[in-house]
Amino acid sequence: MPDPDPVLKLLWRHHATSPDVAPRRGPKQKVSVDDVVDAAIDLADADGLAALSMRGLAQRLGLGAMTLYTYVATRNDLVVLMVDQVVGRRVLPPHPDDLRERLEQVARMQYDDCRAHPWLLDVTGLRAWLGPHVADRYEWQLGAVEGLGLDDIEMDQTVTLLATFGTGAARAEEAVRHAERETGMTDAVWWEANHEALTEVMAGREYPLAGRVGTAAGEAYQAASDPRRELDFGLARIVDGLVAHLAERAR
Amino acid sequence: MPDPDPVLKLLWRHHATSPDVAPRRGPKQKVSVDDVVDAAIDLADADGLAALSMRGLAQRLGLGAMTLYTYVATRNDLVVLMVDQVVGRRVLPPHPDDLRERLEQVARMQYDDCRAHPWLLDVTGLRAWLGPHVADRYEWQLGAVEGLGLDDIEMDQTVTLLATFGTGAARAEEAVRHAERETGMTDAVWWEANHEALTEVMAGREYPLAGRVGTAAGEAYQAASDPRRELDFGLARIVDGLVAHLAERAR
DNA sequence: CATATATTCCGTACGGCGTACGATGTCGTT
DNA sequence: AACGACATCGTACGCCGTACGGAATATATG
Repeated sequence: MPDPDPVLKLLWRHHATSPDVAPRRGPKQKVSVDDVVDAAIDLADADGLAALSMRGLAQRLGLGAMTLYTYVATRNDLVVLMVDQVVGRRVLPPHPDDLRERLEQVARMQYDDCRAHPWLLDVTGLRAWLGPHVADRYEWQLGAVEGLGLDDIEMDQTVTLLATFGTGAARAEEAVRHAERETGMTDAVWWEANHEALTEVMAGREYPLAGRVGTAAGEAYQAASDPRRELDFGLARIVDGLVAHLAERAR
Repeated sequence: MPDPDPVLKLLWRHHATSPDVAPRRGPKQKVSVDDVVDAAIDLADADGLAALSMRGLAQRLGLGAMTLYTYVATRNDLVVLMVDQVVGRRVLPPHPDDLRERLEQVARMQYDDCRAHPWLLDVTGLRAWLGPHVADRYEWQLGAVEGLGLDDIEMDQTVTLLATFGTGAARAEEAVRHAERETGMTDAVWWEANHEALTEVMAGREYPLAGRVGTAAGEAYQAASDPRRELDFGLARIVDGLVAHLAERAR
């Protein structure tokens, strides 16, 4: 059996069974792990996860680059800590009485968090996510679908569906923002600049539906898409489907 | 007004209005742009987008590293070409008569493509995606919801909802695969290795719902999650919601 | 108090990355 | 035959994460 993942100790550092009262040898640490993680979150919020470098973070903290590795074993571990810490910043509101509102709130919170910290969208596939705040969040999410007649597995699937959609909607929105930053122009300007070249290069190809729908969307949104309305539309459909499913389960 | 994006010419290179019959001066290119993009897709399929380097790709093609830049302006452009090329590989089947099947097919195709080429999940926020195959795909998707009584905007939103969900489900699946590769252990093994450390570090914290649901899921799946069933469950709910919405629109 | 030991801090260095630049050779055009 | 456009590609620059080892500093032990 493999050894347990050391990052778990760091994730749960504030809930230590042994509060580490025993003073440690050697020099005191100049800053705390929380300081490091908070500063990293600041940098990632400002410039994205890709722009967060160990050297840059160290400089921000007034430390040598390698000193960071006495706080965190690797950059990956740092990101894991960032996720849990940023998830913990949101206070979890009580679940509304109205069923639809309760379900929507799960998705919208995921959406809001990903909008506030877009780098969350770039974090994938790290297993040892099980920090205290991520666990709190999952517990809260399950609370929104408790007592509705679902079995345990369906509760998990329902929550996952809502959270996945909220994340996906945020990703669509951030894709637009990212493109704007990278090209330095808004959707409207990009289309103006590329319309001519596009029609020339697409000569002969016919896209009746895409052309019609794209034009309608462009006029309605002043952009190629409107992720905000996509969130509302999709969430309405999903909640409709979930409510219908709940009604059937309760029958 | 900014200049048009040069990558468009490359994306639509096979539909050139001027087929470039005029022979170009200088040495012939050793390979073709398609060769470069195909090889890049191979490498990304095998080891992920992060492991796709210009040097590695050049070596694979028997070229010097810098030679690639006579085919493609930047690595980013290469990725854009990869997306369109890989999207074009799938033949677009006719839409089934059954409405539910038609909607499901849109989401499942997105899911399948992302599973077959997980690096698609790492490509975000590139605007100049409008290659011929991406356009074909969008046209095809819209065809699945044409003539159902939706206005143009709702057609777009419906298609986006299905595609977003398919992508999100694939992302959940790939997150598991990614974690397995990174840690070198399956979900079950990871939990066995970390269960003891977790319970120790979580001492005092209570997660009644998460504990109950997690245990149920673990026993049912032999893993922390089962993205495949999540796809089926979520898709069923979404299609339910969409069908209800269509019925209302048609009323 | 003196010494040993654990821990922090951090400078240097290595192998990777994307790609800017310029030299060199090869072809079609004149 | 000479020119100019183009492909090829070696070198180099500034980034990145981080392995390693030495110096400084705190506590633990004699």
